[in-house]
Amino acid sequence: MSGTYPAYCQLGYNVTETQAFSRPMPTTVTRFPPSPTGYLHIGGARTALFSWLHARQRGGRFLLRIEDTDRQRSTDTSVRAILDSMAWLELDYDEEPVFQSRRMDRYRQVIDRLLTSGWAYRCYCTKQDLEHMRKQQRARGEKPKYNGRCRVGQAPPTDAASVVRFKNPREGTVIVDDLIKGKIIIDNRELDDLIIARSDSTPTYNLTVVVDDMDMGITHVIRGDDHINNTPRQINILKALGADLPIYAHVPMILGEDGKRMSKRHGAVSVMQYREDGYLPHALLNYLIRLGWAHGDQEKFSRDQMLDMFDIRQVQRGAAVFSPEKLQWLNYEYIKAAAPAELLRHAREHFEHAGIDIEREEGVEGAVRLNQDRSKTLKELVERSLLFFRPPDHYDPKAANKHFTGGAAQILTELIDAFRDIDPWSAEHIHDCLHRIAERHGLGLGKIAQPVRVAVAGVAVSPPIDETLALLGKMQTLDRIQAALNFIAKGA
RNA sequence: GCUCCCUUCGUCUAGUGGUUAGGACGCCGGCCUCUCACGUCGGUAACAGGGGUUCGAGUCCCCUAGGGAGCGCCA
Repeated sequence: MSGTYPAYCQLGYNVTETQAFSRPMPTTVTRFPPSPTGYLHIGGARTALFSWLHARQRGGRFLLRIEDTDRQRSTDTSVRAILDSMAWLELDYDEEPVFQSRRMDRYRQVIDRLLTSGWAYRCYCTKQDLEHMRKQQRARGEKPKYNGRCRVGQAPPTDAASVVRFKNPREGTVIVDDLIKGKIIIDNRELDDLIIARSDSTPTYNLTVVVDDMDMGITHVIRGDDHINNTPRQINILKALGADLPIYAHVPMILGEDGKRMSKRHGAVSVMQYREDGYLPHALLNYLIRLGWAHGDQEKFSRDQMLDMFDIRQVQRGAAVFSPEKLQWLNYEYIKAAAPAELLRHAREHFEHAGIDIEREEGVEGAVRLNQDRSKTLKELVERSLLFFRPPDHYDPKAANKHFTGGAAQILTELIDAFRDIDPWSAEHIHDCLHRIAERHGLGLGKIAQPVRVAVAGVAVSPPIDETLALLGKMQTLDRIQAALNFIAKGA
């Protein structure tokens, strides 16, 4: 056992001892293996969702593996971000996450086994040798590959550094019957002897993946199709190890609007960014499942429906372009349909961010109810609700110009008197009162409602004026109208 | 360059040999209306191209073009 683990292993995630995985079972086992070099992005979230769904819908297990063999680039904040993102999306996994950095001994053991069984060999070629080799091959229009110079064991140069290469079969083909792409046939001659252990004896990606998938008893490997090229190599190693082959499903990538692979420059790509921007986790999940998969004309899926209807074999073979607009539409749909109390649970952090303590403020749920069908994000919901908790600190110049002019002052003055007599203070009574005054002046309701709206909200936008005032309360309403009157008088 | 993957409205997709090629997002327009929204009605727009097979092809086969990924002592 190696004694030094990266800091994040001590973060409290209770990493289990290596090789404590429960073994062969007829059940489905899938996994999600992010490498903690950044945040969980939406592409990763989608493959995680597909894997989760595939396991859960057949009563199987879904495991998480942190691929942190690159100690240079792996960070514990990334691990935390990934785990937090998974939790936010409610993609729960069985067993504690497996950290590859803790399994080095196991990888070395497998490499030794491959070496002694003749499936691997030491290669003494230097990086310069390889670079030269590749340059020449490229010049000849060939695919750069290791030429197998050290494959036939010659006397090793004394204490020269060496790597370990897997002895890939030189003939025959590897057939992958992919659940999404269909049958893929690769000629072994296209493959070369890949490095499985670096000169510092640490294992490389293709080796660790194979060992872990084998040890974890993974039955279905669901991953991005950028891994298709790795698959035949991994299968060959698996075979050399005598392991059962998993079933593969390579899901297409998510592209940005320019058709290029999704990246930071396409705007928000991290799951946490969507959380901060006011998206509901289920809305994101719903968007993601529909990206590359469909069930007839249905657009909205509950969790149970996802579990019930999703079929990995039906996912589209081609890449899909991410559409922020459609995501936002879905988010809006879910915000609109949510029960106010439930919505509040998700909006809490956004209210708090705006300095509003939803425990202490009254009327938060009422504000949510009035604004939920006009907010595309939780952030917008909070912004629109703010007026109920704070008087306007200024009047929008455009709105004031338009609605505080003409007879506005006169009307507002009348309104104060009329409102004083309203009892009980209800939307219905306010509504009637506004109509009476409008009629008295022979004006449309707009001429009355807008000045009031600007007076209480500071802007020309709010939920229906009667309900807005009702929720705001009589005192606040009168105070704010009076303040507006003072403002108008001062300006005149 | 080589290997692999992919190709229906701008975008996400339905389609499984016979359809006016459907839905959704977006966009445009009408209605509704106290603002913003909602809602509602309608509109816009696609089978990459070319050959076959077939009575009949978006659906099957081949080729071309275009796009993507990989070709590391990264994962």
